[in-house]
Amino acid sequence: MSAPATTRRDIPDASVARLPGYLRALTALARNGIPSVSSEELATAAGVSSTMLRKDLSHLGSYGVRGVGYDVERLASEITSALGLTQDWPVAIVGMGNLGRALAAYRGFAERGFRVIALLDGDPRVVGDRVAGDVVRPMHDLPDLVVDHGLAIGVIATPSAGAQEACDDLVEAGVRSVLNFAPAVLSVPDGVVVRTVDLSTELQILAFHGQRVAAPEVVV
Amino acid sequence: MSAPATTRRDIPDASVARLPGYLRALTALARNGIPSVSSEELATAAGVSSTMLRKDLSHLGSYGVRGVGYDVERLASEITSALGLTQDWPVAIVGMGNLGRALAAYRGFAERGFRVIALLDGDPRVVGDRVAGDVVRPMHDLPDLVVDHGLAIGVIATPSAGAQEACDDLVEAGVRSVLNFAPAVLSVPDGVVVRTVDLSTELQILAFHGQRVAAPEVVV
DNA sequence: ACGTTCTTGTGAACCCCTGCACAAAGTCAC
DNA sequence: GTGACTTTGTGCAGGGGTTCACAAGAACGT
Repeated sequence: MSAPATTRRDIPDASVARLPGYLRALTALARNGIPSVSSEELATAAGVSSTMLRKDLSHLGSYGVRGVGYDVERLASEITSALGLTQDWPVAIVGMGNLGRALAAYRGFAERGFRVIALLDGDPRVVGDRVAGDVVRPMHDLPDLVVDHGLAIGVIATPSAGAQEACDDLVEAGVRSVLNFAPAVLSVPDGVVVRTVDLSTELQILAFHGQRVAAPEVVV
Repeated sequence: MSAPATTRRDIPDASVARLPGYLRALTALARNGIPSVSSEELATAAGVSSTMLRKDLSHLGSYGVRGVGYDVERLASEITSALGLTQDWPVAIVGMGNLGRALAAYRGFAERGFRVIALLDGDPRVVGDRVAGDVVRPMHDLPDLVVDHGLAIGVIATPSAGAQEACDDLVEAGVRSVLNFAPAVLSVPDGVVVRTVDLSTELQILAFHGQRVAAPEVVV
């Protein structure tokens, strides 16, 4: 056996994906001044079963009290720590089209521990524009952003054609996490994590489920 | 046993979620005039393993030729049919904030078989505005949209607080599929399918993976 | 015509995840 | 202090999804 390392290494991916939901529910409870919550209540608020919630939380440790429930503040703090949100994460948004500008103006990021420190675009005609109060910067600013501001997460909001190039620029500058909104498969070296969110894909999945219940005769 | 119904009922959810990716890759191949493709090539283009691709396609039927590969046009057509995209799906976007306006201006939907037929908002001060060439309509227009235009999919781009109400309006009007961008858990009756895409959740998952490899010392 | 080569389709093993059932542990009432 | 009650934490079984290994089938060269 090697070093024990940190204690929270082996959380299943499926659990990790649900933790943000629990954190959101806990934050809402805390805002309403509720000090304690049972697994049943919290599970309902997060849209999962209570068994699954308890199993997920058990991966973090034993922070509940049997017969009572969970301390809201404490549990929120533990999940925050497990997700690595004890400090803000600097984020850069690449691509100032419609979606990029909407993301730049979105205020929800700051509330969840993310700080948009730069807006970039590969098109020289867009560089220098003002978007949501910030000046759009050129792609070659990326290395400095990583070194000087600890930039760690890149959001790709470019058209599909420019996504791989934007991704390469991010990776080369040292960014290790990428959130991709372009409908494209990005290839990255080992150690870089990419999550792709594609609006059309989501709609197509809904279409599949929709056709199963919809009446077959739809007039065009 | 009841009626045999359609033949494509039992496709695993995990497979359905990957079909749009295959379709996207096939469309790109067709645009380049490539008539045939092997499972290995297509899998690489879609970012999955060739075994998984073949297993997924086997749920649709046997449309490949051993020793040769798949006919690009034919396979694209079969997937299009399986997903229920042989005709356009009318979509309505609810909530004309930053994100809603960006979605309204996005042209990618039309290319993938979706037609935005209405933009709506619950705020009377926004109703009547022009967004991307369309006039924003009030929520009580929903029932007519369902009856007259076959509206089937609703996209919720409202703030978190108004999401459940917007969802209730959609469901009451007869919409059976909802794509939710608000960071909220929506409760719907049986038969209604909801998919939630939350940007902050995606970033938080990235943060978790990022902290595992990042150097612990990050200067604030 | 036949063997070689290539690629698909699929049975089977494996692994992860979810749900069930229950023991462990704490609180409250008296 | 004791018993009843509540709720967590978890071993175990069941199911679904992914990967492995290989048989089935089609084209091509000789």
